Amino acid sequence: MISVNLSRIFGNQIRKLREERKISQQNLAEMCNFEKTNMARIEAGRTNPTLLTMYKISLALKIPLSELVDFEIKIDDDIERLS
Amino acid sequence: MISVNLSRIFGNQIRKLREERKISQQNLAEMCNFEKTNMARIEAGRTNPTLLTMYKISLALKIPLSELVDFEIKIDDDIERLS
DNA sequence: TATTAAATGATCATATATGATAACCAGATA
DNA sequence: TATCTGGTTATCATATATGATCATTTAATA
Repeated sequence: MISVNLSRIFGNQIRKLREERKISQQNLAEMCNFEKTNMARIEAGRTNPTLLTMYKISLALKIPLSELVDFEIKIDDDIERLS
Repeated sequence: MISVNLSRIFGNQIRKLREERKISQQNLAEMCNFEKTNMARIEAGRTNPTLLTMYKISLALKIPLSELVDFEIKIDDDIERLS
């Protein structure tokens, strides 16, 4: 079993940062050199992205990777769902 | 082509934090609920870990995920190697 | 010497991330 | 109506992360 909510929280973080910059999924995907469908999957939390994918997004958003993953994870959200 | 050095930098970060805590690869792997061989691969930078894997390690090391990925990435190290 | 622990590496199977393509939906606008 | 943009989902192929097991190496120690 995978942690659906962790991916979802991460996806929400990407979406928030992307919308703040007023760019489309498609634009962000292009900046990252991957498919817009992949970006949709990531934002929807339907995939468990790799370090490289996260790093590409941080470059596109012009923030450090540490900021990209700087979000709160509540116990109820996630802990018990780890495989 | 994958970013070998990004994974290696991440692996070095894990190793540094693990050794500071004076725990073995095996111990850390057990705390993360995965195989010690997987931990060896991660520390050696021979794999491109997923968000969930990184999150499990951050829980085991008792630090936020954002701290786990708080390392410097130099241009020469990595940028031009992105696929 | 033997023995133990820690780290590493090889290999195979399985699960899944991503690439790639296609289709669809909603909203805006001509 | 048609057309465009942005977002979403489905599907398939390929690459690879991880699980699992086994073996090897190195260092420490008896």
